[in-house]
Amino acid sequence: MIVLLLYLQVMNQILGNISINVNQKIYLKDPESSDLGKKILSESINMIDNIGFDEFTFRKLAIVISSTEASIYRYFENKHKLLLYLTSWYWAWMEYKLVFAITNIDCPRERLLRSIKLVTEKIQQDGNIPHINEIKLSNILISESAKAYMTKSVGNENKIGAFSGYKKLVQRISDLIIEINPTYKYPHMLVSTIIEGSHHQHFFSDHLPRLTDVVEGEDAIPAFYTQLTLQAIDNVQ
Amino acid sequence: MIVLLLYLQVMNQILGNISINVNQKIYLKDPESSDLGKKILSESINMIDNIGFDEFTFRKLAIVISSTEASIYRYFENKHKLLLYLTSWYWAWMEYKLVFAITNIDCPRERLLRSIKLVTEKIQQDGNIPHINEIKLSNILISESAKAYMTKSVGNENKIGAFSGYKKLVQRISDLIIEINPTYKYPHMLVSTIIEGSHHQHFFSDHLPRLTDVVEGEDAIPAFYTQLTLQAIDNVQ
DNA sequence: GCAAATATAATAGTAACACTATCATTTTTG
DNA sequence: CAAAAATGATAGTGTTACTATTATATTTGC
Repeated sequence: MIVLLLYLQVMNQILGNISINVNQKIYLKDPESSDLGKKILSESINMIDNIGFDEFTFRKLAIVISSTEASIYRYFENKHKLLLYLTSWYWAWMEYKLVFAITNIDCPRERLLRSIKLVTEKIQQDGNIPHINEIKLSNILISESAKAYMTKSVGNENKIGAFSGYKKLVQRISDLIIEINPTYKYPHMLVSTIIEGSHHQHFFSDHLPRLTDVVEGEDAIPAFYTQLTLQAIDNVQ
Repeated sequence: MIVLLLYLQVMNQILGNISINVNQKIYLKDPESSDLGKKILSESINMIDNIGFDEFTFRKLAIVISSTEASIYRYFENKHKLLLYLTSWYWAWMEYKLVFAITNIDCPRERLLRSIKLVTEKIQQDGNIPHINEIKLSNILISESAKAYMTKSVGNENKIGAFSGYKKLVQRISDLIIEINPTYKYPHMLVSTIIEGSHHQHFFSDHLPRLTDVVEGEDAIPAFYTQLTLQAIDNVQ
C-alpha cells in the first residue's frame, strides 16, 4: 500500500512537468493555451460524465463556465471534435502510463502482464493535472468512445490522425506479444479485443450484469483478460 | 457449396412461416402489422446503413416512404426506439439461427464451434423476409449497436426488456461453454467479448485496419475468436 | 353495401440544437 | 500606450424532435 502511494506521488510529480500532446488538427485553438480552454475541458468532462454525450451541448457548457457558445466554437468545430480531443488525450495519457509502468522491467511476460492490467482495470486515482479528472474521463471512454469512431466520418478523421494515439497504444502492446511469441498471428486483434472488451465489461457490470461475470470485490475483468491473453499466446497450435 | 445452398433454401422456407417477435414495449404500434410499418422498417434499414444513425431522421425517412413524420411517430416514440427495435429483431433472429444451427448436433464442442462461427462471421446472405435486409441490418449492428445501449437511459430500457434478446443469446452460448467445462469462471464475459469484439473487428478491418490483423481472403475474425474460446475453456489453471 | 371505426395524410406550430455573423469590450503583448 | 488578440453580447438561420389538429382514406363489422 505504501509502495502504491509512493508510486502515485512520483507519477504525479512527473506528470506535473509533462504535458499530453493531442493532434493539432482536432482543435481550432489549443484548449491548453488559455484559462477558458482549460475550463472547457474540465467542465465538459464533468458534464459528459454526468448527463452523457447525447445530452451534452455547447449551450449548456457555456452556461456553467459563464461563457458563450461562440467562444467555445473558437476552440472546437463541434462537440464531436471535442469528444475526439478527450479520447485522444486519454490514449496519449495511457501510453505515457504504459511506458512508465514497464520501464526497467526486464521480463517480457511481466511487461505484458502489467500492460494488460493497466488497460483493463478501472482508473481509481486522479492525477494532478488540474483541469483533467482522469476518473471521469475514463468513465467517458467506457461509455462514449464508440461514438467517437463509429461514425460515417471515421475515414476523414483517421486521415487527420485523430486515432493515432489509440493505434500507437495497440501497437506497443502488440509488440510485447510478438516479443514473447513471434509466431502469434493476431496480436492487434487480441489487444483491441482486450481494450474494447474491458470497457464493455465495465459498462455491463454496472448496467447489464447478465452479460458479464463480475463478482463483488474481485478483479474479474483484469483477471479474465490476463488469463485469455496468456492462454492465447502460450498455446500455439 | 450445394449443401450450403440447400441449407439456405431450407432456412428461407422455414423463415417464411415464422416471425421474429420483438418486445411490445419498444414500439407504440407493431410495425409488422401494416404496410406502412413494414416500409418504415425496410427503408429505415436502408437509410441507416447508407447515411448512418446520426444523420438519419424521421423527416428524411418520411420523404422516401412518401409518408409523414406524424405517421412514423405513431409506430415509434423516437428514432432511438426504432434502433432498439432493429437490434432486438436482430438478436431474436440470431437466436433463431443459432437454435437451427446446433439442433441435432450431438457433440457439445461442435455445437459451440458452430455457435462461435455464426456470431462472429459476416452475414453474407439475405433471408426471405421481404421487409428486412439482414445484410444491411447486420452492418447496422456492427456500426450502430453501441448507440442502442450505451446511453444514460440503458437502465430504463433494460427494465422494459429491450435487451433481453441479446442476453438470451449470450446465455445460450454460455450454457454450451459450461456444458463443456463446468468449472469455467467467465462464460458470459467470454461470450459478450466475442460478440462485441467481432463486431469491432469487422468495423476496424474496414476503417481502422491498424487495430486488426485481417488478411484478404481469410476468415481471420471467426478463426481468431474460435481459437481464443477453445484455449480459454480447455486450459483450466 | 354502408356506417363506424381506424389509419394515414396534410398542415401547422414550438422549443431546442447546431451553428454563423457582427460588433463591443476586455485582456494581453510589443 | 497602442495594436492585436481574446472574449462577451447579441442576433439570426436552418434543422431537429417532437405535438396538435383536422381532413381524407381505408378497413372492419354488421
